[in-house]
Amino acid sequence: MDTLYTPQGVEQRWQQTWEEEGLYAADPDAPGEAYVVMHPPPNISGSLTIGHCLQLSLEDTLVRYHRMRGRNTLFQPGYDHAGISTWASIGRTLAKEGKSQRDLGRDGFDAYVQEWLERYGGTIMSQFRQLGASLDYGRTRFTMDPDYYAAVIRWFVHLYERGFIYRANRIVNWCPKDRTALSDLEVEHEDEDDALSYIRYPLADGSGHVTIATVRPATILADVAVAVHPSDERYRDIVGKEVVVPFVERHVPVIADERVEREFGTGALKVTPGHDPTDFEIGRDHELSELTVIGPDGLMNDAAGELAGMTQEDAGRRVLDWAAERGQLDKRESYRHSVGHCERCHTRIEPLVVPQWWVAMEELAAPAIAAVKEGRVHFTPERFARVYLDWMENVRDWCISRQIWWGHRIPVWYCPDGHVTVAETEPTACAECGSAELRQEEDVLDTWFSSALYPFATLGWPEETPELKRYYPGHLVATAREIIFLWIARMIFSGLELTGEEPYADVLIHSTLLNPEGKRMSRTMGTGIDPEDVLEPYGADATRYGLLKVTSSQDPRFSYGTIEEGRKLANKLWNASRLLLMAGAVEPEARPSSVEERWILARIDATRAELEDDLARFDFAHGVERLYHLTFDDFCDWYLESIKPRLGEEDVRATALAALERLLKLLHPVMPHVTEEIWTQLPARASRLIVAPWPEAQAEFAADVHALDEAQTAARIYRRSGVRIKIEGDSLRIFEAVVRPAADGQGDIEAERARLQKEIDRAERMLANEKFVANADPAAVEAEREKLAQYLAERDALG
RNA sequence: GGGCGCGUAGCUCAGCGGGAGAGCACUCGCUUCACACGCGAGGGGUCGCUGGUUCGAUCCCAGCCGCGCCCA
Repeated sequence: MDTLYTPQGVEQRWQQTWEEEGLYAADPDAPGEAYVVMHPPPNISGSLTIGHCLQLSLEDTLVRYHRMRGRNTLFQPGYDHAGISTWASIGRTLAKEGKSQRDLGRDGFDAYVQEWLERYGGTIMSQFRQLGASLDYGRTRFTMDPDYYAAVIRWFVHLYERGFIYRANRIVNWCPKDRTALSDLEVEHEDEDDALSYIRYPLADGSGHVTIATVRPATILADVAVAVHPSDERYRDIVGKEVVVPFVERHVPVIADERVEREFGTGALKVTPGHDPTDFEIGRDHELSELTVIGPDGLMNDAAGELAGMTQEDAGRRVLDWAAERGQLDKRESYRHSVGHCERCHTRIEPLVVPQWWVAMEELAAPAIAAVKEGRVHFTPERFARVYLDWMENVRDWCISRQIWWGHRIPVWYCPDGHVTVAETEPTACAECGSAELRQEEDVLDTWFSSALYPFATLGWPEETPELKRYYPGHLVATAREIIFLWIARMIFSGLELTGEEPYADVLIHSTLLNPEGKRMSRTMGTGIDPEDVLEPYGADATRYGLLKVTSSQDPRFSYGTIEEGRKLANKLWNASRLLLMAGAVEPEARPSSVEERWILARIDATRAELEDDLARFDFAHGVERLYHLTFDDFCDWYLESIKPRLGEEDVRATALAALERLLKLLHPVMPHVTEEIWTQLPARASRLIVAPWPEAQAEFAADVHALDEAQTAARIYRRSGVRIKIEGDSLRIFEAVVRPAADGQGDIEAERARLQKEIDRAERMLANEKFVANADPAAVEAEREKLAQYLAERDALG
């Protein structure tokens, strides 16, 4: 064994061995209560991010822990086709060749995607292996696999037949670049500087005018009303009158509606149902027409008359010029407001009225709300349950159709008469009129419509497979905050609707890593940390340790410091093992004959119990900190140092190796490679550590947890001051083994006495405070008395 | 506009009602036969600010300042 542990090579060897020996594989026929973690499927064309590493580290720690505890584990890997994201990526690639997706035609695009995925797809799974994630790689699923595809279509038909899916012409978030509708959640809002123009709309009866404020003058062409708040005194008199829309000179009514914000602009709102979500709602309630002057390309359409084909900016300028010439432009002022952008390509969102497919959410949401409220699904940290509930309780209908060619094509066919046939397999005739002339809906489904089925579609649903019976419902899903609505919420209501069961009991929302400067990591902005730059030099074990160490904060900064700590822990463990193995081979067996041997067994067992508790609460940060101190302080600094003089004894070595075995087991879920590597070198290995049983409780040494207190106190005082306090028996023997005291041992008694006196004074002061003794928790008072007694005893021992 | 989180040692972070902690960095001493990616010791903090509650506040409450995120 080398004096320096080098993860390079070792880790890769174990990753191969574990997988080849089938130790990652879930077997539905094997015994043991199931433990199932569905790893969120990354984009098929994606690559590993440090965020993935964090998520995998905590998932894999739990999976390995439960595997050792005898659970029949399934850690499910898979890919998501990531509709718009992949569509946009391919668009960028094609653009370099001067082409677009539409140029290829639907079949040509399919072929291109296949080729493209073969080139770029799949790299991420090998990166997962590099981190030591014990996913059952043989079960890798893709949301576009034929079985999965069938499940998605079944889900659509199910919802349609139950009346939850409808097609409607409503206002949607439209990306003019990708030429598709988006759900509300795929829109990112950002503040932008704009100009707010105040424009007069003359009253048709010539009795004056009303001024409105708008940031989008081009949409004036589509105005169908002016609205004011019903209790706004300023405009009470004009409600019911007509105004003349500038430029188009159309007469439209002034209406009253409570949705008008009185504080915004002049308090009078131009109503453009065709191009604004709020106006759309108002328009529907007042039965206004939904005039559209902007097309799917974001340019002015034919209805814009002489402005057709112009950009909105140019058209807006023309409208403003028109108003200015006639003295109807009161003023323009700069205005900063929130503007929606396409999450994937960052184009400004265009609210458009176009026919789309929708899922009615209210009824589906109800059981999903109850599941969380009644605790069948539990969020960690708990505050995220409220975030989930707030959204679910105010959920709006879900736009699920996308005008792209990458995804699950909607299983709807139209006949020439416009009848709709919905079927799982391609129908031969129209269900209504029998026409054989059928044309399938062009649109595909929202990616999240399919990933919502992930916890059971990966297991073969709707077939009653052994996997589905054995591994559904699962146990845990770990994900980032921003995925709560997109994926978690949708998995829960989909699971409840289709299987009647919650897909898992625990939702773990993990921290979001910032870069070392405290900024959000973004690959496009180059502010990210490349996992390769961590994994390569430090190894997977250290990386896992370092990332887990920082999971208790909401937004921790990535720091090489914690990774370094992990590397040191691996190296320490390695060298501790060297010491014992070089001392001579003997079969590990706990045969403690001295106090420090019982002490370390007790310490390890106490840590085992605390660690189990940490993992039950998903408190990884404290778990790994505990393991660090157990290894460095308890095992190496105290225990190994104290038994060094007796390493020639076979019993001492057997006990030490038994203690090491237990230590390796506790560390394995966090640092699987180095622990397995050491485990293999211990004498008499029958099986791999990855499947070794988790240590049982070892209560017989519990009383020895504090057995070293006296020796430790004496050593600390000696190291600090050079003063040897009086100790005897085991404490003296341990003391001498650990500190190798100098001959005199006189040291600076006065300094030590002064230090103790300060503590004594403080304790006495507190106990002299009558209010403290009277009001404080009796246990706190008693604790203070005990501390005082301890200090007094130490002072006396100084002699 | 609504909601959430965070401001503790030079850095990264624990602690969250009774003596301010860890790792790294820094200083000093150790080529002690497992490990110098080590061992031992040490310096370093008005615990963002201002009030309040309490015998006692880094911890609870209110307000403010500063960072960040989510939703609309």
